[in-house]
Amino acid sequence: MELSKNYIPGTVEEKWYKHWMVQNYFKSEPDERLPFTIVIPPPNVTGVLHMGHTLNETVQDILIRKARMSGFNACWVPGSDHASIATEAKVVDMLKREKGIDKNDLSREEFLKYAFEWKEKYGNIIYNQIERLGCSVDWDRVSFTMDDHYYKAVIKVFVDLYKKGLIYRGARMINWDPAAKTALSDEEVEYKDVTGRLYYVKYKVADEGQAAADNFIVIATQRPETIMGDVAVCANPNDERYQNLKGKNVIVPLINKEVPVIFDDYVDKDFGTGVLKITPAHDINDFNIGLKYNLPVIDTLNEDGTLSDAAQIFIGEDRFAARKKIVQELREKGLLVKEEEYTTRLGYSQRTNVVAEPKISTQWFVKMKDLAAPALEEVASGKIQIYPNEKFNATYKYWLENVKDWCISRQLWWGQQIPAWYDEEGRFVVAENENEANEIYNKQYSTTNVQLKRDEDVLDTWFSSWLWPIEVFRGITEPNNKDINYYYPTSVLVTGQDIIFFWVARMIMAGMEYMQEKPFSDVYFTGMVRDKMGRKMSKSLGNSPDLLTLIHEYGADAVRFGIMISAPAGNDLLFDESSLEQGKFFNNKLWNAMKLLKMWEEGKKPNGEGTTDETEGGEVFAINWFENRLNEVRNEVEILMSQFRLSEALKTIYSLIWDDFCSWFLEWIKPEFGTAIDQKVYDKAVSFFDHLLQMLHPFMPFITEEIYHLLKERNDDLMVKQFAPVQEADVEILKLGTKLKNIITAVRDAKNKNNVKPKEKVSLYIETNEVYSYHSIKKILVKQTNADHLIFNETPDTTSIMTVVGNEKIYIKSDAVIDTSVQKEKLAKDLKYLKGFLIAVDKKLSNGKFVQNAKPEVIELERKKKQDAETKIKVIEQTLSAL
RNA sequence: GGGAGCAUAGCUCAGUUGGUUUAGAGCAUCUGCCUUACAAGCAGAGGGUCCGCGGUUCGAACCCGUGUGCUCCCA
Repeated sequence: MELSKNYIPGTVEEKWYKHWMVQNYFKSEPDERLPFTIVIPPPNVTGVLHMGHTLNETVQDILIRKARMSGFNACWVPGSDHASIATEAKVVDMLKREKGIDKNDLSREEFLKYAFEWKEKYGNIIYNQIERLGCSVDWDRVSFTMDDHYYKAVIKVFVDLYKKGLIYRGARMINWDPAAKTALSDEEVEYKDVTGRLYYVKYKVADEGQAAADNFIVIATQRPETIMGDVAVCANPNDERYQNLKGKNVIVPLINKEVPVIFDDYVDKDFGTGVLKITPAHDINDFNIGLKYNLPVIDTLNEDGTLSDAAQIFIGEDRFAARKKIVQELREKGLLVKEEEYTTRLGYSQRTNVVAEPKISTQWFVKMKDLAAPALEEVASGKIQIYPNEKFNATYKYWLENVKDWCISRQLWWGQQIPAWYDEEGRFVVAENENEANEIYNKQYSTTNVQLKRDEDVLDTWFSSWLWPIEVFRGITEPNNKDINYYYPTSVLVTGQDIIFFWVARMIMAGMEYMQEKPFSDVYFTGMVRDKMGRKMSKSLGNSPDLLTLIHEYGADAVRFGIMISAPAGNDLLFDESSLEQGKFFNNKLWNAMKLLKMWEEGKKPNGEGTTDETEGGEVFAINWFENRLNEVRNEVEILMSQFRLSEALKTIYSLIWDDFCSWFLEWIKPEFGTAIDQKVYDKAVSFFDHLLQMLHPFMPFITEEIYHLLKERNDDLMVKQFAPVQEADVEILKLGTKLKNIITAVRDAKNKNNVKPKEKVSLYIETNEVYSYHSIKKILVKQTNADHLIFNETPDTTSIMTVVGNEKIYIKSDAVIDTSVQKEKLAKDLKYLKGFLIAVDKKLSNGKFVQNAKPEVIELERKKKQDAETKIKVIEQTLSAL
């Protein structure tokens, strides 16, 4: 077969993904093996996968493939999230832009039809991306948070929590999104520092007896447009300046309403003028003070953020437009004392990015305290391990200990409709369906034939996704079924740290409440993907590349390599396409190593004719060395992967393949030009390559499978080839290998520095006490340094290049003219280093306290260091004087 | 305002209960090579005040204190 010069990923990737699918390798059914389960964090059906998803999915695929090859029954459940508010906003926008349809002109059913069409389209785009990336998900288990059974599960859980008293309905101060016109949870509000203005406004004191004109107080406010909702002004009880106002009223400007002056410790004397206006409808602190002093609530805003009838003035104007007009009017009437710049934090809706409005509203809430306790315990006790641990344990604990009730109702259509039914008087019942609701209602209120109306609102999207690890196995709707009993709890959750509260903590709560068991054993947080300048990837910056474009350009394996090699565990990742290029080069390296072996295969010698005798060829040592090196690295990689240090594991494998296998091993066994390779040596090389491909497979599945099959005829596939147990490595052989490499490098360096061409033949004279140790490696040494003679413990008769490796002196005799100054320079440098080193060691050893206190093995080590250094210094000094 | 994390080569990061050398890797840089798998390559090399200061210890990149800078979370 004709092999291309370089690796071409496109067709190879498609071919193998199809093959794996046909073979049903991704499919998982409960059996006698141990399960290894991952549920995908379901991407929102709002758009396409970005680089953050790519990192997450790659990590999960690496873990799942590794488990599958290690004897586990690996199951990775794919799916997507309906993402209530985010998707509804997109659909509304799309309808307006593309079809000229206003949501208000549609019925609920009509709108949902469009929304499902949207979900179908974007869901499929996402699934296609997951496939192209090579993810080995079980496609028979695709789940969506609005699937019929899933919908039922959410309703069932709502009803159950309501019956347990953990869900209630009530009027509370919530965060309101005036653009989406819905309530939000506290977590859906993001705070940003902004520069605002502080307005100092005169409030006249209502004092009938005096000449009122000069008698006023000044109040500083950021939100003059809410003054119409003022119900009091408040000062600190210890503030001398305002003692005379006790029991008096002031007049709210523009609407001339009298409100009382009250006193409370809450007010900071030093902020602004020391007096606050109290506007309970539009500020949580004011609301609490209002409750304390039994003040009325006047909501001066409509749902869309315009001024309401209650405002009396500027009715129907947007809140920010009204602010400008009110400021203007205050100024004209001389009621504005001054304005100043002021830095404050404002809450923005996570989805629509408009300023969230604190609002008193009747909504549904989940009581969190009781649910939080067991979820806290699971992590605190270590039953759930979070990686990286030190960063997130504290955050998790703090949130759960201070958790507030969760507002779960949303004034939207896209989502699970709240299963509550109301009569005309506002009395309601909660039930799984309308029939049940009627029954309960009739029983509760002893009536019949009352027309009940279902709550129009839907549930927060996280109220469905917190059931994800349970309901993808139908654990809510069909408790104790075969799947949930086998796959739950799942093994590891891989997700972004930004949703630790939204999702991770709540999944643990739901797991403890409905399964009495944690939903996963490990949580692995990936960092955020940023561009190489450290900026977040975002649409507006245009710095987020398209996944399919990248796969097209570099191949899926290279994309996976590139993103993993630069993803240190738990840290943010600076995405740079050059790392994908590195991945592409790595593909090519693998490809060419394979080509080299195929070349040898054609001309190889039949078994027995070769020079595998230890005294003759270096092949025996090469094989022995690489076998042990392989074992050493396999052990390292096992440890790294169990600690989720995937980036380091990949680096380790990369270096084993590129440096140890390609640069050293293959060169050591490479037959002389025109000669054939021995069959046994060839077979060993192929077998090593198999192991390397297997180790690399979870990271780069396509090219490894392809090369595995090109190397020789197979009856199996690499994807499901099981790892053999790891063997211990022989340290002595590894040491000898290192020595060999050091000598080769030193000789090459010496030749390079003395302008001796690499190809030029030389004679090597080695001064050593350990001639025997060269027995197995001398053939390789000669070949790799282009030497034609190797002589021990003799001095060459002519001027030679000299170099020192360890405590062995090496003369390199060549025909080239030798400039000794270069060698002298290098040797002098080495000598300086060693002498400095020796001083440091001597200092330690001559320190009585060190000898007294340090562990014996440490002292022994220092003595050995001293001895080694002294020997080396002696050799270098001799060499220098000979020059 | 409260809390957490980080600071090591030009860049991105390792450095595993303080002692395997006077700190390692990849990328980038420099030098020499179109050598019969691979120039998307090969062979080499250079590059560090381990953020500053103080302390503990026989011994500190590592532990403690403090300052500075950056990032994130919460109010």
